[in-house]
Amino acid sequence: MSSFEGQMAEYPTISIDRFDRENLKARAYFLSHCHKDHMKGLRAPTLKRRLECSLKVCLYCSPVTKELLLTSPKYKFWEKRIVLECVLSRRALFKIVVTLLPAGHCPGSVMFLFQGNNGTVLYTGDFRLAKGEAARMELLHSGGRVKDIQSVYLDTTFCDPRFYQIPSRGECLSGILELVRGWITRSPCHVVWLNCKAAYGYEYLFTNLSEEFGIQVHVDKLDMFRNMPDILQHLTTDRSTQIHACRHPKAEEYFQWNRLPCGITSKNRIPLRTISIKPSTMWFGERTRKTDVIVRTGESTYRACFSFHSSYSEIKDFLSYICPVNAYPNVIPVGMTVDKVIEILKPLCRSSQSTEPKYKPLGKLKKARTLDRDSEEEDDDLFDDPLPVPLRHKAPNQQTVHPEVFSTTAVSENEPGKLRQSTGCHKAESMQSSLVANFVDCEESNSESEEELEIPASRQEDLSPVTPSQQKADREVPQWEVFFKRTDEVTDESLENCPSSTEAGGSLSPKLFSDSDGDSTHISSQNSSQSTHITEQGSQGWDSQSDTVLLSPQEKNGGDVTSLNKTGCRPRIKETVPASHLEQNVLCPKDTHSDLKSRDQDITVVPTVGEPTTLTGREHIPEEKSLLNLGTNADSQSSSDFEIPATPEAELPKQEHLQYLYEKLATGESIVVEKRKCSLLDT
DNA sequence: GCGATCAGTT
DNA sequence: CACAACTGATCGC
Repeated sequence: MSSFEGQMAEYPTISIDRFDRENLKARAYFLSHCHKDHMKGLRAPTLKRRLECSLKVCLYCSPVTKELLLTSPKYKFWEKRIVLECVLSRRALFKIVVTLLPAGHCPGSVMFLFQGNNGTVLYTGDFRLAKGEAARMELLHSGGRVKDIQSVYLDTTFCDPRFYQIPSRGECLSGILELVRGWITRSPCHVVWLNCKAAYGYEYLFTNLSEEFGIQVHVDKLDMFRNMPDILQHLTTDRSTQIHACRHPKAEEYFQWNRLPCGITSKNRIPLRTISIKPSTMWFGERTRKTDVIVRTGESTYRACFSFHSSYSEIKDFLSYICPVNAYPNVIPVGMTVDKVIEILKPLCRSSQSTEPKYKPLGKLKKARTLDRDSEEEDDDLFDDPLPVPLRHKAPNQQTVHPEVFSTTAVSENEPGKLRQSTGCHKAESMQSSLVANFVDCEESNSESEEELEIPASRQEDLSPVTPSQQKADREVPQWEVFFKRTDEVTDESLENCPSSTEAGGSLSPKLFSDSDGDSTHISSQNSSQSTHITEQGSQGWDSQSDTVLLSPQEKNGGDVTSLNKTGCRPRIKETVPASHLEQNVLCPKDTHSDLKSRDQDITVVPTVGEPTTLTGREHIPEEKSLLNLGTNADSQSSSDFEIPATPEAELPKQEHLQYLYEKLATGESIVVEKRKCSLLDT
């Protein structure tokens, strides 16, 4: 469970995944994915009120997250305040470019990469990325190497040697596919119940099962996927299917009596034969034994390995590749302490590999790192990698994008795009489709607050200069294809770059024998293709099957990859994403905010109008150009210069005063802050 | 009555 | 195991 408080030391005026307490003062909000524990305070009356008073405050998230969030009436009030791409900026001098990177955690999940005056910072949200995947993310690179990242706020859920390895998604998926295949092919009355928690994240499992067997999965609700056809087509509310993922408070009890959560017990008057599969995280310690990806836990109950989070070794691979100066854990695993986690992370950070003593323990993330402002005043410098980062080149195959291309936004792999991808299949993950946005510089803001007041609500739909189709896409069906371009086939090279796949059969891979719990049974299969199959008889007979169903992670993954590819989902993408696939989304800020106070931390959020889809054509825009490529959306994006203070005593700055402030800002001069006027903005 | 918190359950 | 959610009890506004 994330214990991240919502703010990052470098950019304290924005809040991520937390919307209560101190975060109520944030200038901009970010939501990495739609799990409740990352939405604390998001629907609280206090925040709602703040939103009503501060028209510039917006929420930034991926298109899928927006879609999922707005499905609930409780969050409808956010509708007009959600921005899908972004550049937070405060005029040309202070801007924060935010890049969304696929997180592989659940549909719509993303990591946020902030690049601005206080350094480049990565907030991972919850993530699951296989080894080598960071190296394949174009947007994490610049000039052929990984960006110089100051700090990483990391999902350390399994950052404990105890969770050394967790079978890959592909391994887990193929284990489940075989288990299901062995059951449902027996007769139309043999059904499986996927005992999933009511969270987003299992979609890729559903879509793959549906794809593989041509059977839709029964779920209680599918309204949230109404605009995600690639997921929707694999789900149904018709109970007469052999694969169920429906739920009920007394589901387990029902199951005991051969009754599914949705209530059905028979088909054509023939009693159903059911087995339950409970996705659970199973891991392999560094030197301990492994378990199988499928473990039988009872007569007709199984546990299947499934993890939304990276394992210890995946976290280490990711962090060591990024090699930030600082790494802060977002989660303290049970039984661990902050210090212990930091001890693990520290050696993977730059400070331990260079002489720069930059590591800061987790704690008050108060001080922004000091920057040499002069060096960052130039826009051009802002996005460069001024500090030589250990030369770690990204995986060769990925080089599709020109280094100079400035892409800002990528979509998460999970974004339901094409079915499989959307669900978080590997494919999508590894690939990166990125959105290249145009960078609009925020020159002057229009200071007409009246006018601006209307912007938040109408901006995206009415004022946007975006093409109609774009707007339409935005409002209606997300154009997932745009976000997910799949890469091509897996290549040998890619394998090289993909330790995880190659190592699957190596030392890290679990042994196939199962020594798991005494009563559990497992079938070890050498490769997915032949893996297990369930014995014919005893469907209900626990004994009869006990020696049949063990699926273990495949040592060889040839089969694994193959089967996944077949379903369209999980190929390792080694490949690169053609530059053409990058989209740029940038936003343009037209507005300026007047936070006079701490300029380093001041941030103005400017929502962008542009629809990602429209931007696809501009793939190779050099950064420089993209920065200048403003005009188009500027008008529609203008936002107010001020927010309406939430605090009663706050007053609106006068026009003349603003003018003065703008001039100061433009020249980089320091400004004497009059706190009274920006109390809300102070941090 | 609603929301936040916490303990317990799955 | 841990996750993400849900339920119920309690407390406060």
